[in-house]
Amino acid sequence: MLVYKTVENRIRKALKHHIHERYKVDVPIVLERPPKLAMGEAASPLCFELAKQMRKPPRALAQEIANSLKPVPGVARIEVAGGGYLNFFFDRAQFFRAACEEAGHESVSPVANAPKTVVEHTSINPNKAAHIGHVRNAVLGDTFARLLRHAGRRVEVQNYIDNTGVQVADVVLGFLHLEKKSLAEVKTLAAGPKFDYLCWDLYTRVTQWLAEDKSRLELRNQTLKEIEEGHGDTAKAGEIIATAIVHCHLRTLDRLGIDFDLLSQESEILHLKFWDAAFRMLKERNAIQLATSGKNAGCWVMQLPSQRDAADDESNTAAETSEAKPEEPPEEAEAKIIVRSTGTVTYVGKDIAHHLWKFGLLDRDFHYQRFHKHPDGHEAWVTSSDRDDPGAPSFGHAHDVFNVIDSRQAYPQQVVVAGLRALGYDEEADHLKHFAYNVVALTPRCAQEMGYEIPTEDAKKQYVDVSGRKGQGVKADDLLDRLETSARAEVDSRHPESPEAERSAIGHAIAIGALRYFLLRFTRSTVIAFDFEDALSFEGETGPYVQYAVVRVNGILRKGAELDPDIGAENSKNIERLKSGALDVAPFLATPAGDDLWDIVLLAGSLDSRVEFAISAQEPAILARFAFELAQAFNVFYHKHHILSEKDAEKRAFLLLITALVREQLVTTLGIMGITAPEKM
RNA sequence: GCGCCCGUAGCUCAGCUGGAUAGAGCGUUUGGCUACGAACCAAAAGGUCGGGAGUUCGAAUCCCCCCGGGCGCACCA
Repeated sequence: MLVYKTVENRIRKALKHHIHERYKVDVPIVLERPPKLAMGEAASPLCFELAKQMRKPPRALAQEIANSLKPVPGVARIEVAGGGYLNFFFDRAQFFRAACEEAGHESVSPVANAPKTVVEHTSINPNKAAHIGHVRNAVLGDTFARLLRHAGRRVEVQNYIDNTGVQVADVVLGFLHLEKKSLAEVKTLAAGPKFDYLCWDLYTRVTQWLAEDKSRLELRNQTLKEIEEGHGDTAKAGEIIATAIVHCHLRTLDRLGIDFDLLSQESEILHLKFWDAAFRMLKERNAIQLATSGKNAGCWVMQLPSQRDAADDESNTAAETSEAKPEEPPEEAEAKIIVRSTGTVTYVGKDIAHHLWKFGLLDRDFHYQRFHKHPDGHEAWVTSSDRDDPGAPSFGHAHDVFNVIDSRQAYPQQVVVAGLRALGYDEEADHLKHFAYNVVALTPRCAQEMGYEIPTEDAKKQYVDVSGRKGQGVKADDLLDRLETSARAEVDSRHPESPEAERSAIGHAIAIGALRYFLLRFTRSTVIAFDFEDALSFEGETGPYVQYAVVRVNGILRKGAELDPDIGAENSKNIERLKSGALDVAPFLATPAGDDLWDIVLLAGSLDSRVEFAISAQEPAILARFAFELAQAFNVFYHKHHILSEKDAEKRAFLLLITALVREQLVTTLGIMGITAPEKM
């Protein structure tokens, strides 16, 4: 779908070429949306900049350009406005025709060996139930992956499972030592319902239990070591627990329509000795050094470029080679420990190895097994240390990597990038992006509602943090249940005659629409202060508002078919008439009477540019906003124009075409956000 | 101490690489269901864009300094 963007690009090209030819200078080709429709569909203030270089008044320059610029296809006329704006007025009928022809054409699927983009998201510690913060991560990552796929990119979605970490060890400790369960009992519990909820509570108790007696930390370290080494009952318990929890998480995420291609597990990174390979590379290329003195003595450390060096990176790349390097030991403040003096590798070290694998730079690979079948039939694979299931696709070998990780982990993410760079992989370092987002907190009111004790000074704050260790937080499944219950109640009252299965499906679609939209409407850097009242809302700027617009379109078309069974055929015939020119919509779009219709047509044709913007800004909220704007425009249109009773046959045909176009764009947009639009609601 | 993020209407948030009169939703007040579904629409009220200085033809946006909040800176992950 390339409508608005197509015209915009043509204008850009024409302006660039023209100014270069005529004035022999280059100015940035800035194009923006004018504040009002009466000022056209695209505008450029570039004459202000050009005026400086040419020493001529901007308005005169604008006039010159407007008069001499060769006609741009899709642009009807150019006007000069204000102190020197160039305003471009689109050919409305042509734009509409293009939009209708393009709408609904699926985005081109990428060729098999196109550069691959890996998106890693979710990555929940497999030791307890998923909460609202995890869902924000998953929804952001899933939506971004869908955005990339929509734009024709080849995408692989990975979910990193830290199944050998402290958090898993704590729960193992809880079952085996605090609860004195046998391995068989753990196995039975893990197979039971709501195992993730059980662990949620146990984890809290273990945290408490460890705090009561510090000597128990020794037991925890022992447990962790056994899990890492992968032998014995402790390791077996860890594997059973982590795997069962991952299945719980996937079931929760399946409710939200979130799929994965690969679950990459830390246990395999350990067992297949990815780190050994990475360690060798790091040492060979002198990316890390063994500290011989100071507080880091005995550790392998990586020197990080200081903030100043990073800022001046480009200007002194030449200078640094000429400098006599005295080979002094890295300054402690800027040294990051990669290997401890005990010889064990830190988390960042493992992450560097993991990312070398992601980019296909490591001389070894995982084995792969089938793990989970998503409801849509898509199969998620898991890494394995010894056995391959047949039919595994090729994983990794990424050209670009996006890691959806909360912004508190910005520093370790930078270290990984620095590691790649230190190894000489500058290109890969440039292609590794931390897709950072802020946390989900609770409003003080919500925290109190959930029964958490909050200090009095926190009660005045906008939001309060929750602690997983204390068992605080809104569990994803609980929230989804509440949303579904609430949506179901509304559906039941509106459609008591509909069969149970249908009402249930609609309630589900609305619940997901509400939640995914709620999490997407905030920009990534915003801390979401969660409150049930806001999240459970179905009115105003919400997912159900957008879904409702689609339902209204469906209602119109359904009603239309009752009155006139041929309406569907008529619509497709009208598209043909539009293409051939037999249906002339120009009079209906003419200014000023047709401005309100043009308004919605223009917006509907802007999906392409919004998608591109959302990708380049790495900001799914841009798409959410677009969905709301288009739905809102449709509601206005709906109230102003009664479609089915329109007497003028040509205009009725036109209104129906707009309606179909808007539905197509709304359904596509919602689809990218992972939201479905039910037939009725 | 150093680094990153945030401060915009009563509340929750948009505002893209500087651009034309700072926008939405919620809440409040008022009006609209005998025309395609009112989970909607229309209208009103509501803002010294945290403060100050600077760059610019032009600043909510960029630079600097303050004030106020959040988060990082482990031989944790």
